[in-house]
Amino acid sequence: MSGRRLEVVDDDALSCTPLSREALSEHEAVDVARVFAALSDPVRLRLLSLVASGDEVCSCDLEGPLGKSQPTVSHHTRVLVEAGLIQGERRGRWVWWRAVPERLAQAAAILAP
Amino acid sequence: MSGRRLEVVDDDALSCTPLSREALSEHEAVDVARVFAALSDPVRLRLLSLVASGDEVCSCDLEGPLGKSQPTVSHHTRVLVEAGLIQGERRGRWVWWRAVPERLAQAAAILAP
DNA sequence: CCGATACATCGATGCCTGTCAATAGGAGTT
DNA sequence: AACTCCTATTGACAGGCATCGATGTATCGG
Repeated sequence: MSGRRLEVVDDDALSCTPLSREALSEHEAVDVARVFAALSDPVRLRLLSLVASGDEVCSCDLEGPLGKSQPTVSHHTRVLVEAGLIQGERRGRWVWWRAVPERLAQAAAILAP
Repeated sequence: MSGRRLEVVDDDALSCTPLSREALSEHEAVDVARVFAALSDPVRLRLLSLVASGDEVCSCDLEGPLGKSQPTVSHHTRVLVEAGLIQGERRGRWVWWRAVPERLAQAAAILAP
C-alpha cells in the first residue's frame, strides 16, 4: 500500500476567535487545549521545528537529532498528527513528514489577533 | 502591603524565531514548551480568555464561571503567572488579574511568521 | 521465499499534573 | 483584638504522559 496518507480525521475547526475577544466555551477550550498539549513537550517542539523548517523529513532523520528511541519518535509524530500539526505520507519504506502551516496559523490566531 | 505586584520573575526571552525558520535548540524548546504547557489545559484556557477578554478580573469572579474550587483556581492562576501570561495585583482583599498581550503575541509569533 | 529495514503497537515503569478538603496567611471591619 | 472575607499553600489521591524494550506489520532486495 504505497502513498497512503496518514492524517488527522477528526474535526479541525479550532474556533479561531482570539482569547482576548470573548470567553471560550467549555467545548472550544477542550479542542484548543488538545492542540497546545501537542505543543507542550520539548521533544515534540523540536520535532515539529525540524519538520517545519525543512520541506519534507523522513522519520529516520529524526531519531538522531532528537536523541530519542524509535518508539518514542513514533509516539510523538502520532500526537502531532492527531493535533493536525503535521501530516505523513508513506512512500515505500519511509514515511515523509511535513508541517501543516494552516493549522499552526490557526493556533497562533487564537493567541493574538 | 497593598498594590503589590504578582508577576513572573524569570527570563521572558522566549526565542521568537518561528518554528518554520530553523530548528529549535534543546534549551529553547524547554522554554517554549513551558508556555504551551500552561495553555494545554481547558480550565486554564477559559480562565485566560475570561481575563483577556475583560479588562481586569477578580478571582472571586472566576470560580463561578469555571466551576472549580478556590484552590484549583488559585493553582491555575499561579501556572499562568509563572508562564508570564497573566499578572495579578492585590488591591485590598481581592487580586485583580489581567492578561499580558505581549507574551501571547510572543507565543503566537513562534507558531506563525 | 527469506532476510533486512522502517515504522507502529503493546506493556511496563516512573514522573508529572489536576483536583479538592483542610489549613494557613493577610487584609479589612467592627 | 476578634471576626470575617479572600487568597495561597499543603497533603493526598487519581489519572495522564513520556520513555523504552519487546514484539508485530509492512516493504524492498536478493
